[in-house]
Amino acid sequence: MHKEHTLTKNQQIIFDLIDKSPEPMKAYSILFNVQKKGIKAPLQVYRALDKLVEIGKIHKIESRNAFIACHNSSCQVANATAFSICEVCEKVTEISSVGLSKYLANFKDKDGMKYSKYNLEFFGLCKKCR
Amino acid sequence: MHKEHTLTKNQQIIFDLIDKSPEPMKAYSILFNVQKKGIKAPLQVYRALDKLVEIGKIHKIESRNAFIACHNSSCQVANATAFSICEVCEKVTEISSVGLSKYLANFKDKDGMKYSKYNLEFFGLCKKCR
DNA sequence: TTACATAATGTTATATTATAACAATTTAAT
DNA sequence: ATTAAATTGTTATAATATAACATTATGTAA
Ligand SMILES: [Zn+2]
Ligand SMILES: [Zn+2]
Ligand SMILES: [Zn+2]
Ligand SMILES: [Zn+2]
Repeated sequence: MHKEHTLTKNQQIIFDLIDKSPEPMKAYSILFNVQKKGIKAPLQVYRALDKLVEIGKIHKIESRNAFIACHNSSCQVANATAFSICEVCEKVTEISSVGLSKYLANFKDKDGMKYSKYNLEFFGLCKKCR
Repeated sequence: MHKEHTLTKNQQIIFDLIDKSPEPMKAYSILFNVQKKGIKAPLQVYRALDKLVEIGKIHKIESRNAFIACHNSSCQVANATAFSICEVCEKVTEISSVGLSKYLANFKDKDGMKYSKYNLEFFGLCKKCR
């Protein structure tokens, strides 16, 4: 139920880098890492990032201005994201909880407004750092 | 249960501005608006913003890099924030739902990890824009 | 009230994150 | 082949945020 997008050259290079990274990557760190592959300018990075976010292959961690690959089976839920963030080591994990996503998808505010999209970031200490 | 912080001069100036604003304010817009009051440098603004966020008088809307005053009775819940954001007119509202905050405060991930803090941003269309 | 610690301020410079504008090229559908 | 849409390349610049250091104000304890 989920169109396959063939990534372009720049998109593929940048996705591969993020996907291999154990931690979220920042745009200029990405840029530095792909310069040897011919991607020379910030805009080339940001354009690829925008597209990858749009199709759900990666997510932006808003509180960190950083990007991680989706590990939720190429996110059918690019519009419903939840992360846990360790405030000590900065480890970020994508949360996939059926309960949570159902609860949030159905959440209505006082005016009965429903939302088409959400992003949730939890903060705390990871196992290691506890 | 909630210490009163006496705001300093810069903090008060900047809080008042944000508090009066009908929409989230960005740091450099704040700077522009308080220059006539003697606050001349970005750092003066960011320092006040940091403190105001810390004590829960304002919140940062991460996806917008903007700040709004807390309307949740000077937020006992600075560590548990939820907002609705209209993707057309950019209106932002702080959500205060007992059900939601209870659900999220008690949420545990697969590893049984509980979190000390969260930020949730919902996106959709506000009443006007629907 | 003096001494000390802590917090806030002022200032300059700089780092980091992100987009504007425009030309050229590639891709995919008629 | 024609055309529209998407992607790329490139330079310049805008927007967001912090480093470093000197100074002043505020609170607390002897
Ligand atoms: Zn995902
Ligand atoms: Zn950790
Ligand atoms: Zn609040
Ligand atoms: Zn609206």
